[in-house]
Amino acid sequence: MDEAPALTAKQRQSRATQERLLAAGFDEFQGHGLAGARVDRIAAKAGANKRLIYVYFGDKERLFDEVIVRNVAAMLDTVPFDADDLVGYAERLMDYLEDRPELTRLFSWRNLERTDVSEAELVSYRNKVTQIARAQDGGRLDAAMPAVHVLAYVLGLVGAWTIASPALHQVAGPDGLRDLRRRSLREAVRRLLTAPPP
Amino acid sequence: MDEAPALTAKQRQSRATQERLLAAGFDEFQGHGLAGARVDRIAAKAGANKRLIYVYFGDKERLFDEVIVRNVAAMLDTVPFDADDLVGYAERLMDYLEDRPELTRLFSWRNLERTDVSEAELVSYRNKVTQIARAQDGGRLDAAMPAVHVLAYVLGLVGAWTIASPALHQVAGPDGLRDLRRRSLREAVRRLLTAPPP
DNA sequence: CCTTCGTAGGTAACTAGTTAGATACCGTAG
DNA sequence: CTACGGTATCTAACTAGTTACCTACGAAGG
Repeated sequence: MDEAPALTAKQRQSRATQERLLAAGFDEFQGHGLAGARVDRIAAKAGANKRLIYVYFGDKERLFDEVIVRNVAAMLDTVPFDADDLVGYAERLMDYLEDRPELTRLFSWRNLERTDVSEAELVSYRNKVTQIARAQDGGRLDAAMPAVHVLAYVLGLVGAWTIASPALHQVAGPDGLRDLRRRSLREAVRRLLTAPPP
Repeated sequence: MDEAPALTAKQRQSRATQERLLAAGFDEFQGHGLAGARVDRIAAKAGANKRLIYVYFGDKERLFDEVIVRNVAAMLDTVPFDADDLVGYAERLMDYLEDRPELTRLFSWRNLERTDVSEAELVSYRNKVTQIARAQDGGRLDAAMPAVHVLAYVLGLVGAWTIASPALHQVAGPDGLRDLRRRSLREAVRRLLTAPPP
């Protein structure tokens, strides 16, 4: 997997600086978005010179894109999709996102500020839909609605709390505790996928 | 209902200017958010002088807040909540939001850029939760999960498509057509509220 | 009536402070 | 001794908010 890592000390330092810039960029972008982010703050947080952002990434926008790509990839790697266990998938995804509230913020900014769609993301969604459709065809999954809809609504349920207005969280109070939310999410997804009695 | 409308020509003109600024603000804010919005653009779109934003609203931020308040109020007025017909409520809300895609964008920006919670919004949510709890107590609504969760997940299903990544919409293709989505949403909410067979 | 004049509504131009990105230069590993 | 990684500093373009000024509506006195 790893390439021959014949790195000089200088190269290693350079990579480390890039990583610090990416981490600082994540921090800044999740907090302020692309338009609100300040290049100087990113450099300061990274303990690096502003100039290096332009050397390594081109400009602010491309740094943003790189931050997104990395975080999407990490999420896809860590939370495996399983059309035959959508309840479990939903639960794992919820846990992943709730452990990283800043990640949801970052993705929200991206949806608002960068409209273009990456090929990788398209492929990822298409795969999921195909797997769901296959499970439906095989009779292992309820087929009351198109596969894309199943995916959309499962993701809608997962995101329900993270996109909910802060006001709703405040109203939820102790009912908003994580394991209670997780139980309800499991039940909600289960119901979504089960034909109720007529 | 209407106050004595003894308005001079000047006053009427002033009101009209304020309305134009609010409309232009909506347009600018839904597109660029608070940080990305440009006061000069808002004034230009409104065909008004920049100065008037400061005269009438104080500053950019307070204009933003005013735009939010108005649009939240309009939505709450137009889409009545009914704990005994959550399927219908979900459908009406989805239609309202899908007729106004910019509105969802505006609300997303607000959730990201303005963390404070208005009292009016809290009251609105509390009322809804109370109504749901009452329907549960009266046996008219499934009580498998706390009332707040019911509300959160219904709203999650409604928002599923509007918050979905553009990539998912692209994958959906013709399956993403409105009336098909509406049918699926009705079914999804119905299932959420119906205990499935064991 | 009609003329005066205060003032609400509006405008143009400016300012102080940021901001993304560029230039020119330095130090040290290799 | 040179090229790569890094730094300090500059700058041109913007941007939110201000200052100073204008215009004409409409009320009030004659």
